[in-house]
Amino acid sequence: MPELPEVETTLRGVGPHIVGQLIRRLTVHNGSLRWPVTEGIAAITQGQRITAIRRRAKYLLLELERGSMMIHLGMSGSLRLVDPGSERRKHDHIEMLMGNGACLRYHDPRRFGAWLWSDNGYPQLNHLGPEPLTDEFDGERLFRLSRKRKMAVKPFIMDNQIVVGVGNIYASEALFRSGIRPDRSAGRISLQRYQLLADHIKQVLHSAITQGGTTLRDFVNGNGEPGYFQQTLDVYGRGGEPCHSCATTLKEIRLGQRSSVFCPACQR
DNA sequence: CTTTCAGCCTGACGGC
DNA sequence: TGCCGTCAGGCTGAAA
Repeated sequence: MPELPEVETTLRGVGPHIVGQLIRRLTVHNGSLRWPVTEGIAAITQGQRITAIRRRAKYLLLELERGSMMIHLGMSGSLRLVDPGSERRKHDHIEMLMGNGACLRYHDPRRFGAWLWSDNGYPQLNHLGPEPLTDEFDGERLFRLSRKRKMAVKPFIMDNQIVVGVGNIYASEALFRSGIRPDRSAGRISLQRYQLLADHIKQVLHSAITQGGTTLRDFVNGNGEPGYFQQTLDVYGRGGEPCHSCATTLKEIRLGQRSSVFCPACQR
């Protein structure tokens, strides 16, 4: 499941191979993604140059001479540079052949992702909170926006209006490192603890991106997974197993329709 | 306003 | 062995 570090790793992996290149041909094999991908996108983008690639939250933005394409990997999406002659795999829904011969393929079994073109901005980006790795995001912001809110802290930090890019994995891990129970009411957490939490969110995302950097070569003619999968997870996916810190059995609950694992001894 | 929840979709997995 | 039910989850949009 692509979290922010995988999106960032994807950007760094494919960016150098497509920025500055002409789009020779874009082909939609299956446009049934979150929003329908129409054939029109091929005609609009063909012959245009990609001038830049950037990321906002978990969205990738390919800037074109006219407009831009916005890509989201959803739950199961990935972008890979492949040999143009190579056979398409099942669930390779979109491919883009570049002027330099590079071929970018979008693969997404669950089709929760998106691939849009617009020259007029994207409503999805309108009400997003700050990027987690900038100074705009800190414990003070978490404290201020959480006052009088009864929602549990885990769904609170996963709310994209509060801060973007904190998915289930890293929300769980950051709360463990901070010693905060995921079901604690967001409005009843002190400024001091929020400062600790914000620091751990930054730390866990930053280290995952760094580890992702070790496998960037896999984005070219490779099948490797981004490096953050190598990261040791303390709680995510470990319900019923012993805590890495105190060996207490980790507890699994559901918060906002998402599984949440925590240590009942270390997290309060 | 805040909060909750169904729905989108396929693959993996467990039970029989 | 294969069938069936359940689960996983980011995000949207509607309901409470």
